[in-house]
Amino acid sequence: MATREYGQFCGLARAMEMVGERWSMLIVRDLLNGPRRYTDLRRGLPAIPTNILSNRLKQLEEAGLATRRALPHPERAVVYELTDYGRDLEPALIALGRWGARTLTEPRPGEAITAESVAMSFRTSYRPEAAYGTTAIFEVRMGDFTINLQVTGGALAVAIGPHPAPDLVIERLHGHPVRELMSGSKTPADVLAEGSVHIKGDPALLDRFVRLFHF
Amino acid sequence: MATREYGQFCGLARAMEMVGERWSMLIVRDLLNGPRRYTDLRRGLPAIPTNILSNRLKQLEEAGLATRRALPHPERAVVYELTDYGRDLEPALIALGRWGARTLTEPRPGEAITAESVAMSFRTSYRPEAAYGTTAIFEVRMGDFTINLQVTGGALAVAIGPHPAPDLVIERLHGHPVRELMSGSKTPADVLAEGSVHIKGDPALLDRFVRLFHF
DNA sequence: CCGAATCCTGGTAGATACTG
DNA sequence: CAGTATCTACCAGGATTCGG
Repeated sequence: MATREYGQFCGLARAMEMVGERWSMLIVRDLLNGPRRYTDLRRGLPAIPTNILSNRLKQLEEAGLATRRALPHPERAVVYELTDYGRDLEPALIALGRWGARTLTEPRPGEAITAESVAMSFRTSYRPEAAYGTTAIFEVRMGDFTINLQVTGGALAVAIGPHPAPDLVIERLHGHPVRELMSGSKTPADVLAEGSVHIKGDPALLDRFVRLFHF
Repeated sequence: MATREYGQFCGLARAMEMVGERWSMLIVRDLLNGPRRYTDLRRGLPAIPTNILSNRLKQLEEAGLATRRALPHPERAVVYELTDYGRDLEPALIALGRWGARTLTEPRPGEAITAESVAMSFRTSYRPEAAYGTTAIFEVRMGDFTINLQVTGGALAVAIGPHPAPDLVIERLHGHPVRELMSGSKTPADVLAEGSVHIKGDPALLDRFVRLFHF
């Protein structure tokens, strides 16, 4: 199972030997949101063949990026979780995602929008320099899933699911208001006027949201 | 030639579709050092099959990351050069390279150390926060090749080849003093005492070099 | 000699069925 | 639920050949 090598003494080559194979980085991306079961990963990566998923998880474990852990008794389940080493890939994934997002306007036909892909887009579009001194918790409800964003003193924590005490809830009603806000093609006033979002909390926080998450 | 898709509306997925195939990122890494001919790329990537190189260059061109240009008359040659878009990948490659460099202590048997891989290691180990207000030009002679490093007001420019007016020349005589300096396993005093390097210029600049380039 | 194209082989990915 | 098995199709590796 020795992954194919590049024959170069180079950090980039080493990185590509470990996570350069097809699907590996997307698996890491999904695990960035916390421990996941095999089936969770399948759901988040609808196009991955199951043998490849299984194979990649094995490789990630061997390379020390992830651990496999059986949950205690009642939950007959196995969870995969990033190690600290695996989590350290985050900046690289963000940099790659930011570069790739440049050609990301409309989904291509058949393309899935998963909770994990949206979580990733928050990570890549986050601008720490706009967050100075800000503390705010956003809960973004996208219909099929909800994501919460905790901005605390320049740092961002993204998690999938609702938050018990958000400062602002942004709920998508129709269309793609969140994407439009983040790309700048519509303003907060636009989306509120057209009724594509419903917010709960101080409306001024929606302006802050746009400044914080912007491509 | 549509590269295989991931079926996800995600910047990271898009990035991997464009440069995720085997060898692509290493080709971009090499092109980061300026225009290169097909044969130059082959030399820098000794293990790449020629059809793959040719194929990848075509893909990079189609994706808008690189251009192919025939040199004017006497130089019967074709050069490949990154576009601005391709060059924008640099931060992502650096982040990946920095992550991969963690497991990079000794070259594995048969692994090549190329000018481009060393240039990359300078990019990844560069610490802008240690460069504040610094202006210095280093020329590092490694035997088979020479690399020059221009630090100007926090920014780093790496190029392959000598520099007409370096502030400090670091010449490797034997062993791996540069790697040892950058990893911290030896100090400037150590390598000067053992005679594994010869320097030309203010010795204090060697301390500065170590602070600037450090893993 | 440079810059590939071609051909063949073997390995990896994709799709789907199946199992402890 | 968490994978394994199997088959096919495609892509990479390696050597050789070809045209400018």
